[in-house]
Amino acid sequence: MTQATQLPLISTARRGVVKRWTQTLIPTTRDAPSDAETPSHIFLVRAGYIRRVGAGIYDYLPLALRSLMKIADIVREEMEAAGASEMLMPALEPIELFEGTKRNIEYGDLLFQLEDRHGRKVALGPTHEEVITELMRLSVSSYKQLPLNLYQIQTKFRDEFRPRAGLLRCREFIMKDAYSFHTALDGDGGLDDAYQAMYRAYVNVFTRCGLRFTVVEAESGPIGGSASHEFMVDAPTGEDTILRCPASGYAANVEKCEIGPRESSFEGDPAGHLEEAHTPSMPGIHGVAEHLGVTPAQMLKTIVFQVIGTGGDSGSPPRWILACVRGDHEVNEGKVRDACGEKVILADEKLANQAGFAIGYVSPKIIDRVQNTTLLIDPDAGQGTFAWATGADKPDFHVKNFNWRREMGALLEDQSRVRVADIRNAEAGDPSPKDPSAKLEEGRGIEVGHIFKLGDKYSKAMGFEVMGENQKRTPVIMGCYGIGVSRTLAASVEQNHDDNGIVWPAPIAPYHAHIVVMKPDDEAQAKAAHDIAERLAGAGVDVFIDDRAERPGVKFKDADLIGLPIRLTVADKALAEGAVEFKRRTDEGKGELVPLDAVVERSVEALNT
RNA sequence: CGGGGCGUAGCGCAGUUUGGUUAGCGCACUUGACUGGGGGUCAAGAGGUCGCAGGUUCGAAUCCUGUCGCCCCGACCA
Repeated sequence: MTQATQLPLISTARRGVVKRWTQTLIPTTRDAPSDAETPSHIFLVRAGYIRRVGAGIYDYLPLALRSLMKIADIVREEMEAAGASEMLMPALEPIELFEGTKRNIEYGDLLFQLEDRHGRKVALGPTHEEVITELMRLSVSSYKQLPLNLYQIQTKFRDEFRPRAGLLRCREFIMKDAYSFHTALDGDGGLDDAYQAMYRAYVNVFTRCGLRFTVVEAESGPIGGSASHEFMVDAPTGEDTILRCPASGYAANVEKCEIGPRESSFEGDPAGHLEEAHTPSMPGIHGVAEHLGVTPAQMLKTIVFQVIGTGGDSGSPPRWILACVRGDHEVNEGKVRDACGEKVILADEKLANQAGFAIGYVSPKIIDRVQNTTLLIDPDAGQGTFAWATGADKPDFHVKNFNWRREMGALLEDQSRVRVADIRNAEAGDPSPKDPSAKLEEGRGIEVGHIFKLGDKYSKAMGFEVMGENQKRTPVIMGCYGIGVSRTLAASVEQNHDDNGIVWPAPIAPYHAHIVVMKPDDEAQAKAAHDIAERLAGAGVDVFIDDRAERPGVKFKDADLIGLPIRLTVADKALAEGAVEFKRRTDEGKGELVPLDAVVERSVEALNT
């Protein structure tokens, strides 16, 4: 991991702004709306940053916009420093563009679609691979014009099934998306260069935002492509599970995380006779385990997958992949796919039943009876000394004392039909793939950035080639890089808050200093507040003055809620001593008295540490 | 898409089961007085087509039908 660019957290070269509460709209509330559950949702609404307009649709009020702008500015600086150029594409995209790459189908209902007055179908852009590839195809024709990296910061639309958690998952959100174009994977100007540059830029962005984050290896998802990393803001309320190796620094998304070497042997004496047990209407592991008096970890769970493109209308007979894991583990579809080298989907229950699988009651043994079936066994399930409970391959029955060697015999040696492979989700305590002596640790995160190597998926689908040095047309290789700007705002709150409200990292706080004027009508106090504000602004500090005629308690509560890094209280007693109260948002109590002429220095110092 | 739930003042809610005066409470809002360092006190006010449309009834927030919107859990998900 590279170091962030060494910049002060705030620039002393620029003049800060001064804003008064009475000049702007900050509707703070005592109660959060009843649907708000996560801290960022509750506090952003209560502190007057956002208001809900519809499901997954929000107003960004003045405070929120200032933070968004600060995040966007940091993103811009790092993108430009990494050699990317900003542009802006339309939010409306003709549906034909998506049809060309079949992404209207891949995205499905996630794609916002509408029809114009002429009956033409249009989509509200969820990303812009198609638009930019089309632009590039029409305007770039030589390898000499590459590499290029173009980005935009723009509102995106996704018709989420279930928008939730305020800004964390909404249907309209602000995103930075960048696309790079190359004629080679590696070497000078190759995709790898740009990918590394983006990786570094992203590390810089989130470091400069003042966030604690983890970079994880990730599945590339429906957007396609090969390598991919996710940037996760560490927060216990995050939706994503990530695993870390404390020894090597390796980290990965749960979908992707490999598991270190594990011992597996089918040899071992049976513990008893294979015993059938009646387990009516109990396809689930937990119910069965309870009924049989065993724990899920003592059971074998066998999931039936079908190889895509076999069976059904394809003309060829269906081929099946069985994935056998310990009952308390979760099968990982991506790993199953990699282990068998075929694209698979969870088998259709009806078809699988017809083929002879008693879905819900399947045992590994069934491969002897159903044609075209391959069995993948996770090492933790492939233990011969263990008396397993598993399905009986007929509805409503399970068996106890399943012994691999006794039940399966020589079948286990048939490499074409049985294989041991890592096919389950990693979890805390599993051996690290990078250092088998270390155990993986689990954490939660919020995905705020994602970089992909797209390869030629879009350029190929859309016929984007350029003339190469060798006088031949060569396909263009692409990368794509996203940052959820509005989500970063929410993730920051998710990570940085206490019981009283938001605790902004200085670089993305809407303002740096919050001046509470105890009696705004008092001339001396008003003047002192104004003077301090002007001097702070001169030093590059963004200042917010609470000049409302409110009671002190209300003002302090609101200040905590809004969460600016520094609070300066202008009141009679301190002022009589030529001082104001200085308090960091993270400090307890009233704060310390700081002489008026030392306030600027003290504030700048606090903001930069 | 499966399961559960909610639409009553800006926000949070009661009232709906068992139809019956003028639809109520807290916060917020307005005015005045007091108060003045962690969401004050008192007084007086303003604010509602009870989501929408139909129906039943002498009478509907309440019952019926339809419809729209929203939320939670799950599934799904750059």
